Amino acid sequence: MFDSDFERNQFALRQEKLKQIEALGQPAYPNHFDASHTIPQIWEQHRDTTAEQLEAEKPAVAIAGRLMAIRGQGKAGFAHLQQSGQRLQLYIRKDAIGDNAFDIYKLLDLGDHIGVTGYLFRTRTGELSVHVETLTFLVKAMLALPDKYHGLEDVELRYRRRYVDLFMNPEVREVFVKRAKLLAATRKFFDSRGYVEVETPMMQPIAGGAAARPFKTHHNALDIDLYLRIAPELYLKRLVVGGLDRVYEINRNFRNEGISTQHNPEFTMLEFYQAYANYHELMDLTEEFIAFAAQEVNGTTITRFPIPKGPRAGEEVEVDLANWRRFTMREAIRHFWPESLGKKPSLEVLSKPERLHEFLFDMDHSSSKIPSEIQEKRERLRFVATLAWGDHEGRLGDGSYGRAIAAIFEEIAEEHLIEPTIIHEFPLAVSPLSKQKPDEPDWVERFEFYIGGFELGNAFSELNDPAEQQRRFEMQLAERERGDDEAHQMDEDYVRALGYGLPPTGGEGIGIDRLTMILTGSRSIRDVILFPLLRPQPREATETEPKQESENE
RNA sequence: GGACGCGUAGCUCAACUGGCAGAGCAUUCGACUCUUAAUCGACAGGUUGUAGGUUCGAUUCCUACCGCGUCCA
Repeated sequence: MFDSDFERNQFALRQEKLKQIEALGQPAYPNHFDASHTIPQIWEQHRDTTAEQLEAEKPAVAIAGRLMAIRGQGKAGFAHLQQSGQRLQLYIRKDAIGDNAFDIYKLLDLGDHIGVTGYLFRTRTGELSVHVETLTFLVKAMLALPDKYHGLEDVELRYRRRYVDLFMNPEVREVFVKRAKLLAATRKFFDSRGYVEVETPMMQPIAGGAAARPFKTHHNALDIDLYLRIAPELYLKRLVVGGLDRVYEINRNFRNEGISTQHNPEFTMLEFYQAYANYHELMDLTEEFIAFAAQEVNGTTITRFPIPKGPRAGEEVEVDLANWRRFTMREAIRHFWPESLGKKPSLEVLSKPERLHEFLFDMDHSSSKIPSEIQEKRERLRFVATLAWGDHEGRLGDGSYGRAIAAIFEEIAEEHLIEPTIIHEFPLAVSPLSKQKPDEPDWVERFEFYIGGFELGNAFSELNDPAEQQRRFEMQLAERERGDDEAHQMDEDYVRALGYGLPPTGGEGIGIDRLTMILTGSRSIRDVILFPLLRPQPREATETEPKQESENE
């Protein structure tokens, strides 16, 4: 508990103060205070009430909160009481509250909770304040608050001790209030459209529905290994088979992968499925939902945020979440193809494996005078493409050039997708759960949407042909055999569910943390997660604990 | 996983080219009945992330490790 002897001594000192408070007739840990108002309510009602009005009415109030500032003045003093992130000034005079209460007042420390009664007035400087008449001690802060001016700035400490961060930094509180508003807005949006909110297993015998490594756990009574889910997808579609035509779930997914400003191992995902809808309808619904959410959370669809990654990382941008553009993946590659790379690939080139392969390896035959950074860019492009192709020699793989297309898209286009953008038509090879396009079987009815240069959502017309699903799972198993431990696992029961008939269905997942980042202007996903995953701090031995017995080797 | 950066008092930060580890806030004591980063006076608070190395001497230079951050994968 203690960081130092300093803190230990302070704790002891404050326990002594608690005893003195009890000696003065107030309990050290009371369990109740009758407040007439919250501090935000007082501000709401009296923000504009004049000093004269207050002087005439002397509105009686009883409020409680945490002491965030104390300014002594001898036999009087000012203090700021904070509740729900808002502060109200108290004016405490010995002649108004009496000797006993004033003695208690002098035993107060920053961070203590108190309740007061009194009446509202304005000070000479015009600040709305409570002229205190009674003072009730509520609880003592046994540890010192951070610097009252700078607050708690150390990023690591802010995450580890979020409870301190929350009361010291009002903007942090605001982020999480907005996050709650986003969740409420999401439920409002989907409930009003006839969706049923459901909860599906987070512990699953087969972690399916996404390409990711799962966390493993164990159930003792059943003696089986279970996985923390990487997506609710396959369960939600089982529900659509069961006749819940419109379902949504908001809950945590867990992916056993790296941590970054856009990734936390546990994150909150919204997934929704709508029977008899396809991905085109979901595109419209997505645009509507994001604009609605922004309006509910911020009162406007305009939002400002720092770009989380890419060459412009950190740059503050302003976008309108009601203003969308759409490209197919192939169009996006062409649209964002840098001039410096020379002639852009035609749609036909992007649609045929042999032509794409040819294109990539012919790129620099034109000139020997090409600047090195462009050569590098081309090399890089070839590298990501061939890597995806599964062949470093640059030979054509087994037809999964779709992976190469997806890699080229990420390399060329993703960083430009700052404005809200929908990218549709994905390669089959990277989409094992999506329905094929009727006219182009190598491509599927899928889209992702991007804001700020990173992906926020993923949607598709759901594959509902059980035989084809079986085949796709088998393809994934083959990938797994080749060493891709993120490839999807076979889920026989899911295939069986499809066997009973999944109606034509559109489904979508939206990253709630990432959307919160965009709506609150947060730079890191850790700023929108109350307790982001950090490595535990090593326990330091303290003299109060018995020393660990040395182990016998 | 890689590159770069950071780690000094409870909090926020200094410390020149390697030369006695400092300030503000908070704490403690004292003064003060309209202050607001209140003010004034006094006291106290440190294994400079950890372990090693170089050196007469290391917060400073080197190595490893730990933690965090940013970018990249």
